[in-house]
Amino acid sequence: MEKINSGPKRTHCIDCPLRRKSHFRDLNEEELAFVDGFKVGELSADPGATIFSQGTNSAHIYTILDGAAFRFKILEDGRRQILNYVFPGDMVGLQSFLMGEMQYSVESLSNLRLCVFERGRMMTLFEKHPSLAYDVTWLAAREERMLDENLLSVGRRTALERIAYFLAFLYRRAMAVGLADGTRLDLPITQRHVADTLGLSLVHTNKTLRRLTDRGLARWRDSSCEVLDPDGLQELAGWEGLSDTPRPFI
Amino acid sequence: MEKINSGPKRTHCIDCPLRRKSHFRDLNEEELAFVDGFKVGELSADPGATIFSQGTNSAHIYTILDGAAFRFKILEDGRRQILNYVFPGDMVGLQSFLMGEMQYSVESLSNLRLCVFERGRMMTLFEKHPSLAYDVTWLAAREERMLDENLLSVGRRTALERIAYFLAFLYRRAMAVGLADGTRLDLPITQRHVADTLGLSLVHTNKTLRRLTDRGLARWRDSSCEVLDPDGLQELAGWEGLSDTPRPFI
DNA sequence: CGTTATCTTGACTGAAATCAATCCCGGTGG
DNA sequence: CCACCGGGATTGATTTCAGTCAAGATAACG
Repeated sequence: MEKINSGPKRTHCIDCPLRRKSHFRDLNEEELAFVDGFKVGELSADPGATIFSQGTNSAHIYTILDGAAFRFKILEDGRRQILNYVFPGDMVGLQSFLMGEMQYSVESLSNLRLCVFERGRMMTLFEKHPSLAYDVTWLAAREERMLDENLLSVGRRTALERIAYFLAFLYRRAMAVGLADGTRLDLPITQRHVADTLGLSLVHTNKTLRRLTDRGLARWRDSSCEVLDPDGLQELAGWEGLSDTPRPFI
Repeated sequence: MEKINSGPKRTHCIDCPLRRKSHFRDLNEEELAFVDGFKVGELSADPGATIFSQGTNSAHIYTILDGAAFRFKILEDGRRQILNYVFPGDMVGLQSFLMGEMQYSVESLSNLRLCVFERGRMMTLFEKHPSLAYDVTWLAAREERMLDENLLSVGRRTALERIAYFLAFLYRRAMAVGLADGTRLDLPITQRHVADTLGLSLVHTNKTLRRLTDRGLARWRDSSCEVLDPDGLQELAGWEGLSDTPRPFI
């Protein structure tokens, strides 16, 4: 079922499809050349594959090229908390470079393609390319910002507000990287994922989702969801939305 | 009541009291000289003072020299979620440097002394001192790691486990920087803070705390708390604890 | 076709929220 | 000196939101 294929480097950074999206801030030629050398390969994974495992030490850092995945932690008895989602242009595994052991796991949601970087060469990036080091830090700060908002939701929003926030959040992020067209999220996400992201039970998630459907804000269709009124959802959740200034990626 | 005093630079980095603590990884002379020039002053604040305010743009970045504070977000109707605590050696405000507007607030818990850095000069740090840039990123990754664990607590642990986790967490951090002696936390923390950190109501926090007291794990005394059995609390929460390798600070 | 995963609903239970008093203690000012 | 006040901690009674249990419905799949 799960399958991970490590292949040779297929795409050169010059031809990186992400460069063409207006959502991203492009690199200059010199940076591009460095990153291209920094990249040691590509990895592709089927849905449900484990990319990183809590408690292990990885020699690699990844950037998502295509598809989506999620970061999560589990307690001994199996309770799972999804921490955040990773989309094209996002980096995962920085923690293992900086602090050794991973304290979370990553699993692919859809078919995934990743750029592979060697963690041992990361230090060179800091030494030779301050602008890229800055970008890495920027990405870390962005992750922190998303986690802050998530924590606010799980800690202080009601079930209805939480789901409203989360669907709007996913929709905005997916839109930005082309993983949603129109109202439909192009991700095989289940209600189990929603529940585990928001600290709710599956049943209660389902019932609360129905209330959103009744209000015409969102709808569930074959293992994916349709976000009919993102503004309405944000309003309901009291969420400001994401900044839409172009962001860096490596 | 609240008071913030901006004073001249008092302590030179050479004499920084944090350098002497084994918890921290010290800087070399060259780095020290740079940071000393980077520091533009010191700030002291009474308990309850607002250091940063959600929605504003700050020209400064701070490192805690002494005392403790906390980061939080509030919803329009006043619901508050405490995101994390900041202790000596921790940096706050990096987000404003990297991404503009602050999306959280910071309030002092005890008497606070902060080193003030100018955000405009941060870029120079990345350009001239890769090792310090690395440290900044390291601190960001550490914050992310703490937020991950917090999110797991709030989302998936029971009230009893949450409080056990949180008291052990605070105790370990306070111990590492000398803000706890023996069992007693040297911070004026209230049960309101605990409740707002863990997404619980004040009343339920109080009742759950009683259960911990009955088990002899912790105890509340005049606006502060005593952590009698940190290992027992960690065990109860199913928490691994914090890494105790020396950490950088700036 | 069974089989398995996901979604859906209803009935019941339970953990945590809310409401409402008290209590305690350290100011503060008459 | 002592009454008054306010912030925090406590406790009991009640309510409610969300969890658990249970049973189907639906649909993709080998």
